[in-house]
Amino acid sequence: MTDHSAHQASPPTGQLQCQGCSLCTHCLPLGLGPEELKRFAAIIDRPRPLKRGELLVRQGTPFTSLYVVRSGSFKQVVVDSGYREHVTHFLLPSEVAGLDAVGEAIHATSVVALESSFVCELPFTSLEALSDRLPALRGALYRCMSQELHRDQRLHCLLSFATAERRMASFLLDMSARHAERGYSPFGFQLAMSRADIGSFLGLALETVSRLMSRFQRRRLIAIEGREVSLLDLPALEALAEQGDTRR
Amino acid sequence: MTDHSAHQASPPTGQLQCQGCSLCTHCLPLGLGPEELKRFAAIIDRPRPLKRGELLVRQGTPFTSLYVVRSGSFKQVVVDSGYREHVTHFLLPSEVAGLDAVGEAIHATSVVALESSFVCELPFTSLEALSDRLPALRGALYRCMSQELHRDQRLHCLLSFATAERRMASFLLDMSARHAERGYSPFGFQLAMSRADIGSFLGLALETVSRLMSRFQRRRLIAIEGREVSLLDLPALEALAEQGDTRR
DNA sequence: CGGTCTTTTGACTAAATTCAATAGGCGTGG
DNA sequence: CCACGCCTATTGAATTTAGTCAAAAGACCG
Repeated sequence: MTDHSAHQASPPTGQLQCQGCSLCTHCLPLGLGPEELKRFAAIIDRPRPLKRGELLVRQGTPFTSLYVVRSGSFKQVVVDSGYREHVTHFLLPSEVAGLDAVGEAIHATSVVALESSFVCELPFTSLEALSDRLPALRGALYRCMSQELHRDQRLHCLLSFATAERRMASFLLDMSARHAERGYSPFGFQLAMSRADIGSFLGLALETVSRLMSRFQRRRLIAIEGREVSLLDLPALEALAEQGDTRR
Repeated sequence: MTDHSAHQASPPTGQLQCQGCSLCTHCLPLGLGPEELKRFAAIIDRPRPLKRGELLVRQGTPFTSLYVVRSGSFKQVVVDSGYREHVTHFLLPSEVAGLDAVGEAIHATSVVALESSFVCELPFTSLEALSDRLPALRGALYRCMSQELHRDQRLHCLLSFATAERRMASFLLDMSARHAERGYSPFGFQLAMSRADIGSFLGLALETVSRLMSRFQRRRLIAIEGREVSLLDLPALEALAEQGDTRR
């Protein structure tokens, strides 16, 4: 999906260079100076490649580190009290996994690779120690957490109010925007997750997801080939996501 | 709803005493020693009473402070891109408003009093400065933020998966549990918000909320008198919230 | 090449929304 | 104190959306 060189040969342990990383302008250490960035890079350890389906974080295990997605993608899942699995987020490169466990002892979610992926591990104690001396880093951490709260709020609005069509359109636009932010094309990308995952995330049956994709394709809003999506008519999708067929 | 003495006569400015506050064991400064608590209390300023409908925080205004609910209750609302209002949370005493703006310049939500209420204002710069010297306070702040992330995740599961009946049962049980945590009865409380607010929060039409309340009452699960609710059969409600009528 | 998992599509069903009309509460002002 | 009006809540009937069940087609892996 992204920087394929990254997960074919791992960089030497403890020597991940943030400067060389294409994500540097969107990643957690956003806003650090070059010297600060070097100190930040120094705490990254055990760079980890993961294969499709592998767990980066297991719900219920102790919290020790945050993980930044360097390449590939992940889903964040919660197993609820009835032992059903719910997808609560999808993570793209430069996004941070584990924030919901900061300040807690235990991870409340699992994080699963959707494809061959690569993460930078940030041991939280080191991160804390470093951010004592780098206020910008602390600020970045706060920003990440509150951004996640915002995202959850937008999602709440979507799930509690929008029709299936609006949810789907919003989802596609959100993915598009996030790809664009990271320097990829907003018009075409891989959806590494299954229809069932999308359905779980959006609160729809997987059949509904499939039907909507087909409907959008018939209307020439998108083109689909398996998990590869092209957005053909962004304005129309935006119209769907905003006004589209208002309920309530 | 809670400590009525508190919002009839305001305590003297700058002299809110956390020690005297009944919420002390659930509030943000949880885990501070007596000496630390005193230093914490010293940064609380401009204690503010609010009347029903008054805005504590207005979406789009600059972030300066966190607010702890001391008495009364609030709703957190987002106005989305289509200018529709969505209730994203309800705040009870000892809960913190403004966390989604930490690390941001601007509030992304409004917070509105549901009844006569009282808040402790924590100017964020003071809080930050103090938490540099009190690691326990920083930890408490992290904990608050990640707890909010957890809550959002549970909500995501509820909204994306549960039937109207399960949502309603879960909502009532959540309110009950939160009242209980704060030393009030889990079996009876005021719902200070309107049916429309509950509907907006749960992603249901207000008519559906009303119908479900009636249905629950007919089944002797609850008793309603206006906005006063009694939970008559907690186990049955829990069964509804957990298994109740499984979809998907 | 066979088997399994994922996706698509159709027909039917059920749940929740919408529209509409009524009833209940609350505060204001006569 | 009662009457009026406004806002909130309740209840019913019809509609619509999305879910469930089922079957077939396609993709992927060994």
